[in-house]
Amino acid sequence: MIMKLKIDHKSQIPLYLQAEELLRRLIESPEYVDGKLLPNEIELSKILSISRTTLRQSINKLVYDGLLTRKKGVGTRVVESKSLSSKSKNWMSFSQEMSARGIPIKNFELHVSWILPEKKIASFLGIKEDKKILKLVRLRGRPEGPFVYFESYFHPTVGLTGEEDYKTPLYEMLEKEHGIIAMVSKEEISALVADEFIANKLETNIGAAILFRKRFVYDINEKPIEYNLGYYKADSFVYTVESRRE
Amino acid sequence: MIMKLKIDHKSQIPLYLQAEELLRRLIESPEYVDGKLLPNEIELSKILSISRTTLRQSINKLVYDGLLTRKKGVGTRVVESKSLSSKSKNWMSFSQEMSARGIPIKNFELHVSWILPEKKIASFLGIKEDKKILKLVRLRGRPEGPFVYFESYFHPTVGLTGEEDYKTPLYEMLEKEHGIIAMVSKEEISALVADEFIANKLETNIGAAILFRKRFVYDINEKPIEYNLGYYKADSFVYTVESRRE
DNA sequence: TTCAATAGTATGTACATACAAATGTATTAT
DNA sequence: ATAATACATTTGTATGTACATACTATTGAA
Repeated sequence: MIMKLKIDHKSQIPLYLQAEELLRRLIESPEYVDGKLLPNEIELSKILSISRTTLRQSINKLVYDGLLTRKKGVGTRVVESKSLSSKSKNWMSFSQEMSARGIPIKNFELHVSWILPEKKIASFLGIKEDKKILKLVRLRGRPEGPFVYFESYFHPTVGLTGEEDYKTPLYEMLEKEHGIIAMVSKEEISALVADEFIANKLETNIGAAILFRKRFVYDINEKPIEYNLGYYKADSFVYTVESRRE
Repeated sequence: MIMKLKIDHKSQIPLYLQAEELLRRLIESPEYVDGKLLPNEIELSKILSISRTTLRQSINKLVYDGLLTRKKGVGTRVVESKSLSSKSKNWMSFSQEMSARGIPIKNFELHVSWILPEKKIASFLGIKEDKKILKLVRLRGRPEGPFVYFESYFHPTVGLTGEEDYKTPLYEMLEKEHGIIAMVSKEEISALVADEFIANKLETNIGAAILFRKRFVYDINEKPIEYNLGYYKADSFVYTVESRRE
């Protein structure tokens, strides 16, 4: 319920951030799924007990993130989108991407192993093929079912033991626990059809459309640290890119 | 040359957008490549003859786009190592993309028609559904066979007659012939499997993996000018993205 | 010399206000 | 009935102001 939205003016957290969080939660709630109009800005600012200017700061962010659209003379409405999407700018880890959208993530599978790398992977990481590396497999998605299958391969210098907590955002953990700062991400996006293995993992049928993403991650010194493969159910995920001409 | 930065207070274009464009150009100039500090906001607002609040609107966007970083008590600086790949590099027409890869292009089909837009398209272009618009269909690829099928829908204000030469690079033609400057491109990339129609066009089999790209193109005033659908044979095309943190 | 307090500088947050522009609706005139 | 007009609503743009907070540089005392 809207009326319950409360902002703590004494909190250390800026009002516009509190408002942003509240709005994120609000538009996730069942009453706002169908592109419904929000209360107008003046009313909403009264409800939240903040100024319209401050409220607009919050809304701007949500518009930029693609959750809301505004129309002059009409109002602000929730974007009707069944699919998730990923912004190319300011890249984030998967869980950060999702939590930025207020989507709860469930891990269906999560296990690590030490393996001998394929030639391709060894080549990218710049190591020998007889050097064992850590492989991380994750099957993740929404509560109602998985929609992405990840395979990650890490460079030995990252220093992973396999004992880390892989439920936390990966790149945050790498930074905190191992001082590794993931800086550059190069991605190749393609399409393929699900084979038996992938169809089984993603709980879909063989021949279903899969958005396939290879991701090459480098640290602050442009040294390779991770080789990542992502198989996304195409009906649950859209990759978005925004660019402008010089 | 900061001092030359001039904003037209009588222009139709909002001050904050003018300022954003000026700053974009400014930070591209040689003097700002190395992470140099901009003038502080109060000075800069005086130079540009706009309020600090308005200036901050422009800077916010540039920060969000990853071109600038701000630090409390220090200042605003240009992001070092202008790696910002998606900013200026990513924006190309299909033929430019291909010629950059050294691939010769053949047009297998190319025809225009005037049609009533679907709801979705009319909504994006901001026109009524009973207004006829120009639809451009192109089937293109390598000499040995097509690998992409395009459908483009143009806003009436673009002024296309259907008599133009669509063999030349599209956005060049729009600029030269109609003074339309395509500025921003938002893309959604997904995967699907070929149905009979697409399989037939692309000379592949039903059920083949297709990389599907929706492209929304806007002019310099953020007005929509084109809605574009691209179906790529997945084994012939990979979409690459490069991004870096902060 | 060293360290802590202080002043200065620049961005961050927040509010009140005013008018412009787009949209939708109700009213009026033909 | 239909078209033109006026009006209300809502977001968009823009300014001025005030104080908070993070960082830097300087000053001064131990």
